[in-house]
Amino acid sequence: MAKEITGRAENYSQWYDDLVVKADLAERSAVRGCMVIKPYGYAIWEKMHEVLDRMFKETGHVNAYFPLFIPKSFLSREAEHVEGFAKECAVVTHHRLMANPDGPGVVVDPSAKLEEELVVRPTSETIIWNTYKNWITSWRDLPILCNQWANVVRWEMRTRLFLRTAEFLWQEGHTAHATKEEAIEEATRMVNVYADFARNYMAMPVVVGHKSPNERFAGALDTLTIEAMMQDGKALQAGTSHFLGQNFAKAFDVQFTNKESKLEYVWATSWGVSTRLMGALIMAHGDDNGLVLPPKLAPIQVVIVPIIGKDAEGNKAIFEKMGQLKKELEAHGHTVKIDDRDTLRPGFKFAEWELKGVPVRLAVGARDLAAGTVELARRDTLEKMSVPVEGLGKRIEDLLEDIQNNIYAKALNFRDSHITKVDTWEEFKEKIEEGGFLLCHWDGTPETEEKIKEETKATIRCIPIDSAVCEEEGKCIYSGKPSHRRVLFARSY
RNA sequence: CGGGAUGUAGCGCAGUUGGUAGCGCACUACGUUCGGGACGUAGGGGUCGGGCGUUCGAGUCGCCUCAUCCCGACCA
Repeated sequence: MAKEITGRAENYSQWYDDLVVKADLAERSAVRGCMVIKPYGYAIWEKMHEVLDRMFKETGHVNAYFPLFIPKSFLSREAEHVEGFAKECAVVTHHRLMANPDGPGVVVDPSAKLEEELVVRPTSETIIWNTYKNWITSWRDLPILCNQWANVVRWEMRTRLFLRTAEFLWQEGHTAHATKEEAIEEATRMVNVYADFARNYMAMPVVVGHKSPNERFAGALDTLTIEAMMQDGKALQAGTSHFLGQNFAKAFDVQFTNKESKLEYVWATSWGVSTRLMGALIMAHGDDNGLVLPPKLAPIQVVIVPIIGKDAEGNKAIFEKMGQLKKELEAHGHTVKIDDRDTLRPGFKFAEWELKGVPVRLAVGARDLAAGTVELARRDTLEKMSVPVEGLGKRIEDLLEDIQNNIYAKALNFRDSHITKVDTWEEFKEKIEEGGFLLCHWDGTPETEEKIKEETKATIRCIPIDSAVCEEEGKCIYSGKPSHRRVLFARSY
């Protein structure tokens, strides 16, 4: 069959690309660098969206929506910001087309040139802070805790489905605060929300930490990140939260009168996760048979496959039994699908649902009806067993929880066994080739970080904050200068 | 923007010294099957990326062009 995917060990990169397409998650579109997210892939994104949205609201945020287009001049208001994004911006110069006077087709109407060119948002800080200026005059207007779910465009040279596309979906939180402390607290809170989501829903361990100045968001004073390890040992930045200081408030002149009746610039944060999380999910858990979805994010948690035969009465009974099982499982709150496609044989369906990562599969045939059992298979371990129909609801409830925990434990074990403390440059160069994270001392200078990147393609993924084990005296792996903490190095996506 | 490659059926590919377009999968119909990716029979589907040229004749040769992919620099 054409559905088979390349093995991970053979070619990890090809395995990923095959999996995304064959599991029906997404495909390349006719538009350069842009993907079509297919219904099954989008269903997973919707689950992520649903959970994250709830978590944002639980932490006091509300949703709003800001324009897709940003006047070009807005972007240049914050110096570092424009420098960081200028090269990736798609620009709108005209506002309409006309019939081609010299032949077929349409051309840009030259008379419809825009007074000021528009940029398709690569991120929305500028348009939002331009707007916040009108919303904020007093300390009573603060804080503003807005989030938006949106698409953004960054004209990347090279793209990968979900990991780096020209257009992607994300959420971006933009908050405004009266004090520095409050803004820092917010940025920290949100990176922890991301870490919580990654661990408890995606079943994906992450390291929380600060970005080094080189890797910081353009315009931020501090960038907090969650870094995950993929199965090839490379790092993936899965979410970021920025403390923006007063940079954008100053760029857009957003001041408020504080409780002491003094004018002060507003303190800002922004934070986001994107459809890149889909890539993370795939690469954190997938195996050579396909996707492995954590039950909490699986659009279909249980699939039921009929094993039919020649006996029409018997087949009817099989479908009746499946209907009963579906009802019972749904009563336990699970999403269940009966695969009733009649032209496909069971083996094909088994392989296909494995490819799509459905956590639990049941098969029901004549033998089961006679014995009062079903065949139960779990996706994470590929174990198969015959179990009694009696008490199936409870059994599956427990099983889904077990699968959720098991794939987290597996990913955690993989990650931890691929984190190495390294103290010499020779060892660093050797270990970085093997993949994985290296915990090393660094002298804290951008120059050293840059040199290490040039020589090994490794970057500082973060300066961990959730791990006290990093705080110790030592010497920089590269320069030998003193350091009082280890930082996390890796090659990354 | 540098370096490399590829454009032929929905997808993956073959196509010899230039001679009128083919294979596998998928698709449609019917039948037999169904506890780990079924099989038989019969079908449908193409301005060979586009343009210009060479030639009696171009998928094949030449020039131009467009697009895509891979490797670099950039990145959620």
